[in-house]
Amino acid sequence: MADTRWLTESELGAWMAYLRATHLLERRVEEQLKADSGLTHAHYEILAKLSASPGGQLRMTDLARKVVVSKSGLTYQVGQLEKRGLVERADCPSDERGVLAVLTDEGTRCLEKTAPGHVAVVRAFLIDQLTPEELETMTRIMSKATAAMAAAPEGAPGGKADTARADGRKAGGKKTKKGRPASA
Amino acid sequence: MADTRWLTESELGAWMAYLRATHLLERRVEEQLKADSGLTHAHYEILAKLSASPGGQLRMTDLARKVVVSKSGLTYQVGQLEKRGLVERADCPSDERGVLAVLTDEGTRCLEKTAPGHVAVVRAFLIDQLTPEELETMTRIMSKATAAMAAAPEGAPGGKADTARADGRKAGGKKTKKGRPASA
DNA sequence: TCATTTTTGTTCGAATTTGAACCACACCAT
DNA sequence: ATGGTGTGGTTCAAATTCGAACAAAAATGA
Repeated sequence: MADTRWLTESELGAWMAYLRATHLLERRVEEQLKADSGLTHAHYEILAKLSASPGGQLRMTDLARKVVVSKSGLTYQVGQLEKRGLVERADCPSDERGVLAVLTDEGTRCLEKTAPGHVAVVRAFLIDQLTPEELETMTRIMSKATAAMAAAPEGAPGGKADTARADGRKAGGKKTKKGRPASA
Repeated sequence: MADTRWLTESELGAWMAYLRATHLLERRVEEQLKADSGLTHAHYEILAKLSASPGGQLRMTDLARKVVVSKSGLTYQVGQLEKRGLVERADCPSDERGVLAVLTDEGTRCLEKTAPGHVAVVRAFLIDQLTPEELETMTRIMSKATAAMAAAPEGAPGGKADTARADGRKAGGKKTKKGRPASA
């Protein structure tokens, strides 16, 4: 029960700004894609990852990891994309149980047709709003966060016992975890 | 049909890093909240916004805007929170049709009990990873994006696929928009 | 070689989310 | 007031998402 290190004014502000912006941006991206080509952002990300891979193909698990989605979620989405003819499933030659998601020609065309509008939104609301330094800093920030999460065993830490952590906390004696109810 | 301004190497890198980090972070936050107190991130955000509001209450529409969620989505979530006794609905005194979502005492207790773990995750994976400058820059970046979106009439701009129907037809004329199929 | 443990994908059920369709009430200009 | 328009919330159907449970096919190792 280490007593909580609440977020400072500016840290809270950063987190709030982050939350708001990411939600709004996701909404915009989704809106544009849906209206412009009937795709969801999830669809787009899948097509994009496939397109960026050699042979336009990737195994389900790898793809799932790349787009950061659950296995079942990917199974569902690939199924949808398959119905639309944008992706096809193929047996994995090296692994009997494996399944390859393969970008079809139509999938490529769809992506090429959709990309301009998508990029326009990403630019308009994010990229073009930043200075070169800010862009660089954002990359650094997001990379750090990703690295931190990649290092953490995704199933235990966080809330309870503050077992192994790298931050030098004030290991105080008082269990005064109170101090600010409304946090984020 | 201006021919698309694709993302440069670093811009694409920034966007990819952003996407990956936000997805992973959302996953972590969701995981921690669920495991630690059975709440979803959506739940938490609602409770937090209410808690931060005078009287612990907010009208449905205002709350929906604050947490950036659809009206129907909020109706559903508040319904869930009401079942758990964390929130209550009350008639809005000033507007007959209005509905107030009010944080209950139990809701407050739940938030206080949950906040530490949540904050720990936000810190561990994002806040504590950044230098003071980076934190400041992140706030600036997210604020700019939010501002840009607030200014845009959320229904038209961005990119509109130049008249192409989703049907077969590969549209003969070669458009100059080519240059890079795989974008994001 | 054979049993044990992992890894891969899919299936299933439950929980969410969104937009469209709808009432009830508020606002505004006539 | 009074008809027209705009808001605030909810309801509804459809689409997604996730985690747990499974079946098959590797990978391990004794």
